[in-house]
Amino acid sequence: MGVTKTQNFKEEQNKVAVYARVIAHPARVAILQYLLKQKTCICGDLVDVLPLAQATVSQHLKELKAVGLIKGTVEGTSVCYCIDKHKWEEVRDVFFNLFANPVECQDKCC
Amino acid sequence: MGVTKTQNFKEEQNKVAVYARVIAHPARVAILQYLLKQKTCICGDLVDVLPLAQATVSQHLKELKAVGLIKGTVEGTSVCYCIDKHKWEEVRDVFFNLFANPVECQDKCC
DNA sequence: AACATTAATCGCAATTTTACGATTAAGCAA
DNA sequence: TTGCTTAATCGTAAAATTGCGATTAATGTT
Repeated sequence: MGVTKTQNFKEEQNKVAVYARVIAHPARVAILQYLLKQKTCICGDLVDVLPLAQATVSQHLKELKAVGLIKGTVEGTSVCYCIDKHKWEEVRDVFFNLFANPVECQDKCC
Repeated sequence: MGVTKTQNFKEEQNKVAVYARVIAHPARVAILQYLLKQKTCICGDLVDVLPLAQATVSQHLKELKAVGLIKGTVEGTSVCYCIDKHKWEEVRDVFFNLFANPVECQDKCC
């Protein structure tokens, strides 16, 4: 139990789920928004911005990295993070594609 | 812990997270896609379509209902589900708004 | 009333997620 | 080298999620 039966669903459904999952936490949304706001790379002042401990922030960054939404390059003692433009647009398109479907139910119950 | 520190984040960040969370499972994505595909209301044949037990499907439906993305009306012994058009568009807009941000990092590290 | 059908809920187990202190690793500075 | 700074990783605890069998509730059928 507690295991999502991934293999029983279509690849696209799993893709949506994986991408949704990674932004399904306010801290990760905050990280993405912060990186978007900064037009330039920022070098790890995320810990100061977020209301979380350093270890926790690092863990969230790891998840965003795992999906490929952000990348980090070592810059001296600190690490410079930024959004991967290509992946960002891919994730965007996956959501756009899902929500492109119009809701058209004509029954009396809706 | 295991507790998301919701109160420490901005309302919009939590909103994105909540909406993302509800579609962060392939079964719920499948449910939404199925309801979108059916132009009319369907009356609970979701259990036949999904590779999950009735109790599990019911639980996923409950979560989608809790967020307001779907509604169910009792129709005899079965229940007729459909997507809430208004909420669907609100959720869509929340994602559109997030991904409307362009990625513009000019640093050498990106 | 007795029975059948359908979906929600309960109770439980396994797994995953979130969070953080402590430690480690890597690079820079004196 | 020694010390400092920064970020990743480890270990652990608490909570949430996923899944399902069993039960319950509601409605329709005979």
